[in-house]
Amino acid sequence: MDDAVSGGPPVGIAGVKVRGEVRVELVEETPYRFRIDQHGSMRVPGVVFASRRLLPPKGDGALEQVINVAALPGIVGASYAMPDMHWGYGFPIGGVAATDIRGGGVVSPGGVGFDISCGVRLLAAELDRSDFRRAAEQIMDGLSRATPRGAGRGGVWELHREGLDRVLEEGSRYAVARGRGTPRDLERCEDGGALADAEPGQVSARARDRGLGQVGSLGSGNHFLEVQAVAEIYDQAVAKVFGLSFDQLCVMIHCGSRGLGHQICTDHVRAMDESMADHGLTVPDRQLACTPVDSPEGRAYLGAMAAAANYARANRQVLGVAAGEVLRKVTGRGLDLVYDISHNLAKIETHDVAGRRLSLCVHRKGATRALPPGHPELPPGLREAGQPVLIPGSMGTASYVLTGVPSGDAFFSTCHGAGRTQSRHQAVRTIDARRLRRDLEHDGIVVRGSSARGLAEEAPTAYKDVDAVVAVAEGAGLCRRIARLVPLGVVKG
DNA sequence: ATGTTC
Repeated sequence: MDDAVSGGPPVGIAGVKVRGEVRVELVEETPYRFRIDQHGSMRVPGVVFASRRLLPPKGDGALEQVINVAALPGIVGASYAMPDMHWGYGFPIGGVAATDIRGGGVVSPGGVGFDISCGVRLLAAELDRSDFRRAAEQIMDGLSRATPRGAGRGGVWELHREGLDRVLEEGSRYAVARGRGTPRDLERCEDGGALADAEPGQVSARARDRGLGQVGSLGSGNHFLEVQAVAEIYDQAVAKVFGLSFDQLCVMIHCGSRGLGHQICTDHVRAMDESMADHGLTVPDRQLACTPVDSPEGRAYLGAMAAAANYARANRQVLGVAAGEVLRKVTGRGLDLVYDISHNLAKIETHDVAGRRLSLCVHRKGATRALPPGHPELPPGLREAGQPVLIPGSMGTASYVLTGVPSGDAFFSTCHGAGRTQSRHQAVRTIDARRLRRDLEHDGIVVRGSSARGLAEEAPTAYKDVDAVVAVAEGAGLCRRIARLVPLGVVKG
């Protein structure tokens, strides 16, 4: 066996420093898996799924964050990072960390991220690429009008206080109960469209105020609504179960919990920062503020987080319904839900760790759950095929539908997108938004933007190559490719 | 990501 497969000498990644001087030493276990051996305050090793090319660039800080996360109280297995990893608040984006609840394991809002339950919804039409071409401008104008976006602003679903409470408690189920969608939609949502253990009482008045007028809105940043076509199918049988065929027209929606989730994260980071010492906990970075899952602060955060997750699901539910109405009006055909899945969430899950069956708090931040075929949590219609995993590409590039595999490492998790290589600030400095828009339109992509700055921030050159990210995730044994989709039109947040 | 510095 050669060195690259058997382990071999450490691959030093020049320029990445920990605590000033020590370099991060990565051991290349396979071409797609690197290990950071346990040292210092690490309680478990670090495991980075990547290729040499996809490893974070010099000075990014993400590998340092993998090491910091490995010091979390109660962490088990390893501190994992996905191929689209990059620097984030406390935890790397693309990070997965599981803690043993009975063993004093913690929950950390930084391990979920500010955009709680940010995720992706994919819908498919009985239409193809040529149907879109015949009415592209009309379809995109309609979708643009039907899709509130940008900072602040309103949403498609105007709610009063009581309605917001129901959204926090029931997620997409409440939207469907109010005629926004069908019961079938709920089978095609992760967790049936709602997390069961939401506690709206743990959501602050300020978070509610921010969220009240934003149900059914994209927001900004990397969020989008795209019209896409299925350009490649890797597994016909599974694609058919998911409801996808070659050349089919789809709509993909990428958004989260808006100001409500952001405020919840802010509130609970602050509360945990203040109470961490009372629990006798220390962490290497203040941004890793945490308390035991089994503590008043831990339970309060998880209850509020679940409420934000339900808000995000209802958000995508009503946006999807609004998009379907536009398609039906213009083409006579509506949209059927393929799946809705989050990539910023902590979940209580049972896993075997070193021969013991443990109840874990699994943090996925910029990482997606990917359940394999046969998993009992999958609804009957998807049980044989596996969980649909939705990967949004950067603007103008491909997106993917994947599924979980039985070998799934990292607690059945995989990547979540392309992953940034440039900060928003850097991108704005180097990208000419007007030229970018021309380039996209030259590629046949109809663009309905929100702001020139927003467009520049999301230039594909500021991101990793999503095709490489997905190939590495598959090569690392985390998931399997089912379909590749290409953009035809984009409504940008 | 975010009423992009309560």
